[in-house]
Amino acid sequence: MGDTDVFTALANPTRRALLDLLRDRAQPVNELADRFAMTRPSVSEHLKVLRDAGLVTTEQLGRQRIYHVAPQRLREIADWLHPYERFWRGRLTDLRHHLDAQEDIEQ
Amino acid sequence: MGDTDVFTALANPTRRALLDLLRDRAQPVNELADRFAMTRPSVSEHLKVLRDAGLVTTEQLGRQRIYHVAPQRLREIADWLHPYERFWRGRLTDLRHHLDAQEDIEQ
DNA sequence: GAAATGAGTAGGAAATTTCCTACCTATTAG
DNA sequence: CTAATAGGTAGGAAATTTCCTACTCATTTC
Repeated sequence: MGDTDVFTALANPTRRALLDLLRDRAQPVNELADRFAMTRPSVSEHLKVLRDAGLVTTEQLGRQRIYHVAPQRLREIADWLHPYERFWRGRLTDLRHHLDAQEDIEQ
Repeated sequence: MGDTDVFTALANPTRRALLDLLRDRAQPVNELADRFAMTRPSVSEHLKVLRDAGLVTTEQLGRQRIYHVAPQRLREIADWLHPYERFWRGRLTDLRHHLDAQEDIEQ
C-alpha cells in the first residue's frame, strides 16, 4: 500500500510496456492484457503498481476502467538523469543547458 | 550471471547514490562504503550489479580498486524517456527537438 | 430477474533481492 | 616473513516480487 518509488515502478519490463501502450492512447484493462503473455489479474497488479507510483490514472466508464498515462512523475527520472547528460552529449550541450538554466558550472 | 538491465540496476536507492558519488569523482570501495549505513560486502554487491549493468568500470591501483562512473548506458533510460517529454516540457521543446535533430545530422 | 462481462482481491508458490557474518585472496608495510 | 589493509565471495535468512488460480463485486445485457 502507499506510494511506490518511480524507479521501482519502471524496473519491470511489463510495466514499461504498459506505459508505452498507454502513451499511444488510453485503454481499458482487457485491451492492455491482450497484449501480454500473462493473465489479466497479473496485468491488473502491474497497473496497481503504476497507480501507486502516480504514473497512471483511471476513469470509470460503465464497467470498463480506462487507464491513462500520467507521466508527470517521470520527470523525477529525467531530473536524476540530467547531471549525467554531459557524459554522452555533444558540443550542443552548452546551448541546451542555457535553455534549461539549471546546470552547474563544469569543465 | 551476465548483464543486468539498466532499469533494474537503478531501481535501488543505494545504487543510485553510489552513481551520484562516483559522478563527483572516482573512488575506491572503502571510501564509498563509508557513506552508507551498511556493511562493505553489501556495498560490494551493489557495485557488482552496477558493473554487470555496465554503469561503472574499475581500475586496479595497488590494493585499491577504483570505481569510475561509465554512464553511457544511462542513455537507454534517456531514450526510453524521450517520447514522454512532451507531457511535461513547455514551449522550448520545439527548439530542443530541433537541436537534437541537428545533432543527429552532424554525427 | 439471470447470465455475461470487466476488473479487482485473496492466497500462495517460486524466484529474486537485500542484507548479514564469515571467510578468502592479493597487496603493501614493518 | 608477518601483520594489516583492500575488497571480493560463500552461504543463508528475511523480505519482496512476480506470477498463478480461484473468488468477489459491479455493471450491463437478455
